[in-house]
Amino acid sequence: MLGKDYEAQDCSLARALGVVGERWTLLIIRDAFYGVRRFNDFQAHLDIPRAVLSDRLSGLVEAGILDRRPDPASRRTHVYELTAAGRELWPALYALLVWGDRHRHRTSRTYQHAACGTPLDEHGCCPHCALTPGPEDILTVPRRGRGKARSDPVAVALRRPHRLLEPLDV
Amino acid sequence: MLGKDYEAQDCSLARALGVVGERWTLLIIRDAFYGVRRFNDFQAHLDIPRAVLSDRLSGLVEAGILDRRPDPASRRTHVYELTAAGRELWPALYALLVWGDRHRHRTSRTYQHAACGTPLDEHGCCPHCALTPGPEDILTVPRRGRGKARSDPVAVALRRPHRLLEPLDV
DNA sequence: ACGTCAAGTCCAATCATTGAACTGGACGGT
DNA sequence: ACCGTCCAGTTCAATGATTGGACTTGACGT
Repeated sequence: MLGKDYEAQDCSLARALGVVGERWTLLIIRDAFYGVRRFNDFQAHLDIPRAVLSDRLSGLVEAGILDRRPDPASRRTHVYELTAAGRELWPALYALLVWGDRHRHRTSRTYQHAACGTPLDEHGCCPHCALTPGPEDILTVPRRGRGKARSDPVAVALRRPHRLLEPLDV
Repeated sequence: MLGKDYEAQDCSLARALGVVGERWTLLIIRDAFYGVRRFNDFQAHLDIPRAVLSDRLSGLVEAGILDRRPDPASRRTHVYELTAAGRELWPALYALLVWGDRHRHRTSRTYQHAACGTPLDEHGCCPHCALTPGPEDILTVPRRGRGKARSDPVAVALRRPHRLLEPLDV
């Protein structure tokens, strides 16, 4: 995806960025963790040109990070879902998110251990249970108060607490 | 750095990527952790066009991730060094590196707790001492064996074990 | 005064991204 | 069977970013 310069390096960071380091890609993956699964939902939530979204999604499928299948519920839609390899990107995503939260812009949502409701610490660890839940055990809940409110269906669905990886109903 | 689309979002991940998500940027930061400090050393190690490197370095300085000062040792060079905010990117970098190592390409180097020499686990934690060392306490050591050997001075200096953040002598 | 070196800048060619309009298959209603 | 709609793209011209190479500027060192 990112050309030879990245792939040529004998460095696993460069290789990771070769797949995940293009513009938009990590935001698409974030949305996939939020439970977004359809082309039009990614498009509306990210405000990304359709051509780029199409390109990125097929790149991610080819890289084994997303899986594309026909939607069992309707034969005219497809769903994109994180593969096991994709789900293992959670720690990297969370670490960037924590950094952004501290150094750029306080997020409007928290991430809590679904089992006990305790907010995760900066390592993604639940201080109450002393374990590091995987994304499937994390609940993301919007902070109440000042939200400059996007109005696309995904943003609306995310106004209530939501367990990561669980399909959003939009 | 990455335009309005990223900055506009009320999401700390998007904001982080706004600063750190451009092409080359995370590799520059990786090199800064390795102890690279001079323009020409970044350039030679990354094979990046000088114009782009110049652009990225000033962006990172402006974003408060790198600090640019005259080299105390010579009045014709400058050094770029990670600020405290920059050093806090280590967990995110390490998480991506671990993912790349597992899913893309086994790295040619390990990361060990400098105090005891134990390789860090996937969370960046030292299993022997049961703590998570900061980058200043991490030793990176090249795996021996098949290395397709770059020959620039930085790559050569990194052929021996090196403590992160410590200036490389190139 | 001369050549060298570090750290850039400048430029034309190439490549990627954008936004808007278009396509084509699948429904759903009548 | 026909019509309008919706999803998931593709196509295209305009704009913006990246590239590699040549050029510039300000210190040195001799």
